[in-house]
Amino acid sequence: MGRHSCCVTQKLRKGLWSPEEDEKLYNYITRFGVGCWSSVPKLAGLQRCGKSCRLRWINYLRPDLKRGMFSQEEEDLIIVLHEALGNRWAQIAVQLPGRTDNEIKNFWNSSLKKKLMKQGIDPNTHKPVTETQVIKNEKHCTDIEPPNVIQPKGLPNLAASPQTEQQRCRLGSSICTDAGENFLSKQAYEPIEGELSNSSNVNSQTKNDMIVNCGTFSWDGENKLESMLSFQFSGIEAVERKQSPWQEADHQSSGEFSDYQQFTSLSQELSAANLDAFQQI
DNA sequence: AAACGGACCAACCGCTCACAG
DNA sequence: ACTGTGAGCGGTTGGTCCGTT
Repeated sequence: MGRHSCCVTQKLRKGLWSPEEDEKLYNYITRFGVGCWSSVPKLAGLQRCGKSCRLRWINYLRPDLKRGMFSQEEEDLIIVLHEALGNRWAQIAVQLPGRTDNEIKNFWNSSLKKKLMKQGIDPNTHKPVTETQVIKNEKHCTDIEPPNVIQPKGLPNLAASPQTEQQRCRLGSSICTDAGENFLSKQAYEPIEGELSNSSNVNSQTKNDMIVNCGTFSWDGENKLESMLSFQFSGIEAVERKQSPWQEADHQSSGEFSDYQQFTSLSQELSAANLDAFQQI
């Protein structure tokens, strides 16, 4: 399918989101929920395609996002999960509350990958580079070797699963094994009444909860950015990232801001829960 | 101070899957 | 069974920032 039909038929804005657009989208979703993404831009008064709105919400506006640098624990967890799951960023993100697949993917490509290579570890196989080369050569000879799935300690053996690759991929957080390991079956993350990504099915109660929890979007208020951006991961203070240019400039814009702190604390709780999973490894 | 290059990140593109009709 | 549409995902790109020369 590729490009959404809505993107073809209408003249829609592309590129970076303005504070006004963010505000519109945020206010709309916190008030009414998502429902159907394709109808969101129209109802929210945006000149964007639904896909773009969805992405903006998931990657940036969602109130339960953690933001800030990745902690050492998160970094380790990503490495372990990548070893087990490969480039299934969405699956990895499920295990890291408050982090988006895009964020993790970027972090992996820009930082972790290089870090591993520096340590002489092949980021694709998670094996020492020399060993990887040997395996590659062997593979080249036989060509019937099963996929090189590394089994991390404490994780279910995905390779041994009778499911197809696709099924495993799709199952994601529901993966279970006979061993009873619940690492991957653990739903570590349920932001705002059962995850807003499912909010196409958001019922009225959920919507009400969202309204109550989220309040009204606004870029005003002295502490808004601190509230939004500050977070802790298991007691470790994270150093804050830089703000977007418009975020910095937007301290003066109007509106109300409230309740981001609630989401921050929610993320913290979820982070703690998720750390249990990490400790099992 | 200007130019350059690498790093980072937000957003887009194109694909697959699920599901309704 | 087939088709159209929407959602979700991973790969890629382009813009911006920042350090170095």
